[in-house]
Amino acid sequence: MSNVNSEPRWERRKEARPGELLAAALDLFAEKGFAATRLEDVAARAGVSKGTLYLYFDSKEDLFKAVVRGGIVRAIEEGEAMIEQFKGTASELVRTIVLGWWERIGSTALSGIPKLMLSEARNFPELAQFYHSEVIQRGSLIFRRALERGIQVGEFRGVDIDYTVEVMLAPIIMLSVWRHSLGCCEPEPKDPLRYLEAYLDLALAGLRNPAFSEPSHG
Amino acid sequence: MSNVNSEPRWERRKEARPGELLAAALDLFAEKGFAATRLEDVAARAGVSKGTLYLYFDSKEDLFKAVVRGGIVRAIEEGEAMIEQFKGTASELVRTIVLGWWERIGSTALSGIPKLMLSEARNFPELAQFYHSEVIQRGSLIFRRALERGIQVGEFRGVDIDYTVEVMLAPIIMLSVWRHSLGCCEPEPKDPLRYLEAYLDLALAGLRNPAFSEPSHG
Amino acid sequence: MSNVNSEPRWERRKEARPGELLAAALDLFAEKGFAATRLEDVAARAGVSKGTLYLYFDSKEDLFKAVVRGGIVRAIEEGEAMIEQFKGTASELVRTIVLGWWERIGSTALSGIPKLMLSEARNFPELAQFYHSEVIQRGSLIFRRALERGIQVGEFRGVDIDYTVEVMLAPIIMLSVWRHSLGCCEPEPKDPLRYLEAYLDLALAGLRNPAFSEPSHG
Amino acid sequence: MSNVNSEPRWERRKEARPGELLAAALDLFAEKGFAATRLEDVAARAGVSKGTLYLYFDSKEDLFKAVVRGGIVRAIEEGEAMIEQFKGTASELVRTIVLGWWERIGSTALSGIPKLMLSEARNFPELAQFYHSEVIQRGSLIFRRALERGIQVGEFRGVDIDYTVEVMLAPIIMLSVWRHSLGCCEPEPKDPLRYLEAYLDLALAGLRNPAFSEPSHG
DNA sequence: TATGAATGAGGATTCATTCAT
DNA sequence: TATGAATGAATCCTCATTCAT
Repeated sequence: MSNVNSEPRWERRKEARPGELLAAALDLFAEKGFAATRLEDVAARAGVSKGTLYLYFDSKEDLFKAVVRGGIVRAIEEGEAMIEQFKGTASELVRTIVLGWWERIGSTALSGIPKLMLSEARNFPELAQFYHSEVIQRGSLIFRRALERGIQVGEFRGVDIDYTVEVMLAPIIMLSVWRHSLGCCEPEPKDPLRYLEAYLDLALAGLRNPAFSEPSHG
Repeated sequence: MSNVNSEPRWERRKEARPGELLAAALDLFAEKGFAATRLEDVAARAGVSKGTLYLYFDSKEDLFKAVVRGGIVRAIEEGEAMIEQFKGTASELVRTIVLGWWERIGSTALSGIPKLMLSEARNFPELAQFYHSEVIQRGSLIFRRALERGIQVGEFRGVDIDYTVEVMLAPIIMLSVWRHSLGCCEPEPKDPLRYLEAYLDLALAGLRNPAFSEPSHG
Repeated sequence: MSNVNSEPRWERRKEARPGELLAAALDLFAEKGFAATRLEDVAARAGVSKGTLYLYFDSKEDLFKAVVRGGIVRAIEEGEAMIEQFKGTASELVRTIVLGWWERIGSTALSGIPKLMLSEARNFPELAQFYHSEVIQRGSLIFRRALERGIQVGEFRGVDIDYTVEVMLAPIIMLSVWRHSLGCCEPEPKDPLRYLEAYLDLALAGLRNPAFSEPSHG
Repeated sequence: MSNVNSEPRWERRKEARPGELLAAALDLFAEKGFAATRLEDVAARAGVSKGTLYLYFDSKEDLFKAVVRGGIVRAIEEGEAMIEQFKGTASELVRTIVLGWWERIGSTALSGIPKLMLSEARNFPELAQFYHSEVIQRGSLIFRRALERGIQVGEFRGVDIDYTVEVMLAPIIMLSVWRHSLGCCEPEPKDPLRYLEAYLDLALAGLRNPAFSEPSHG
């Protein structure tokens, strides 16, 4: 009643709002899926009211698309840049890609996006198209380059590159998805880094060319 | 009840109803997710009316659970039985498991269930619990047995079994999920068998113990 | 509590519903306009729930269009038929048209439609187009025929037919509109038939050809 | 604050604001109706922001009432004054009233108000009351005086004055309303002056007393 | 059993109004 | 004064569920 210095009923944060809303939306979309997410909950999680959401996004679908589009592409671009200038063996490159992915995406909130896309691809075909060409294919290409390099220098066996790339992407995508899905109901959650080590161990052993004698480093 | 000359066609239909409804529901749930699927569409696809659905299932959620529970467990049991009596190398066992899975699940409508569970796990925690213990863990166990056998006889390297099992499951699960997700918007869909070959090639090469001399067959 | 023979919670009246809904909607749209009318109120007035409305009409706009389209056109057609076979003087024809209009439309709920269209024309341009061509123009034509006939036989003066028709329509349309508009807040409402008599008296006197000697009736 | 040489342009604008807002509001209310008009659009059309509107008007309803009240009453008063001092025949008076109305109201933006009131009367009963007594009745009175004068001097027939006044107002009101309503979807819009001429021709012919010999002008 | 008309709670969206700047 | 970001009540519309037939 007598709160002379009461905090204002709301603040003006035009710049920060979209990001806050996107983060809240990503969390909830990843958890519940598109249809089961209530915009009121998104707004509440971002600390604003329902109506505010519509100052920044035209519709629920628009928000959803912004969530998927935002962030992921830039992460891919950074990955592409990194690989471009990498010096070292192909095996090291694969390891660098995988662990870099974990650091930039897998361990962050962005890891919700793959789950989201897998779940909703068929409800948003054109968004799926976008995601496929801008994320999946570019991600595959990063792997493919590493494999090609390894095969070329004799470090890796000759494998069916097109499909081996897909196979190798799977455990990584699954790690993301899992964290936002069944992983939540495991009694003892898996250790992501140990999972990635097991993955690298298996995959690199599977790729290694037995006839290849490793050059001395350095 | 006591109709000796009952019309078999009608009887059979009556018996078949739940199955038809489950099949229709699986298709739609897998495509759209739980929340975005309309029971009216499920009923229509099964060729019955909305009300009929409620003669067999108490609610949408009940139907959903029945979809997930039905079929998958039996498939797992068959897998368990098969492996129990398998004679042959561990590598052959792995290959048999994977291709058997493809034949029984991966290539059938049942493959929609993994996508469904990944998407909806957090909306149905207790169902996820069930799925995790009855499907995932039992599926893992099948793989784990094969790995253990291979390591024991020296055919496979010593690897981090707990996590290698998870890693090896990932490409298989992804293959299912993919077909019901982003795979739909690929210009040229992947060939599943070639994918599985690439997977087996990579994984078995990765597991092989270099010091192991293969015994002569037969 | 103990209503064994309680009336059922709802009735099944597939045939009657659309008409009841249209009548309720016409009343409310005519009173409040399109935007200010709540579909819940329409449903309540028709004795059904909100959702039922959507079993018969796709949207509020669809309902609105059905209201305008329904009934009015048939009334026009009846008017056209009547005039076709009319025997008598042009003055009598005009009187017949006007009083017939009053009986069939002006004094019924259909009289709400002109008010509705005048109010909402610019919000529903294509509906206005329809109304203009199917109602206004056909209504004008009925009047025009009567005028032409009167002029031809020398009963009426030569007047600017195109515009005189419009002028003569105005008091009739206004009578409809008035009843659903400002007429509601008059202390002593006007007597419609006396209004129509004053109108016919003025208009027919204004049309009469002074040089015309009326033929003896009968 | 203490700018002695204050910019007069700003000062004038401040004074003009309410008028600009009223003009913008009239346009939009007349086009869309009260409920379908967005205050944001009104503000935008007046070149100010939404909040500014509330510096001048308490609410949407307040703005609406100001729109209706403003302007119309003054126009009526001018009409009353004009007629008071009119010299000439009753027919000339009628013609003067009608053409004067066209000039002052019918051809201006004020013509939107009748449409507005007809459309919204039942949503704003007290405003309708006001409009009825301050505009309609005073407008009727002007006509009534002219009719009475004409009848008194024998220029017009004896007619049912109460209702003939209403009938004669109708085409004039309709002309206003039409321009803001169905007139917008006519392929070739009507010529208002020709309409008024046809109206005067018909009405004055209808009023003329056949037994009256017109006095020589001048 | 089977139907599908009817229900009504729930959620997306709009917009008059407020208020921090 | 003027702004426009923020609010939240109001309303359209959907769809799981019920129930008269």
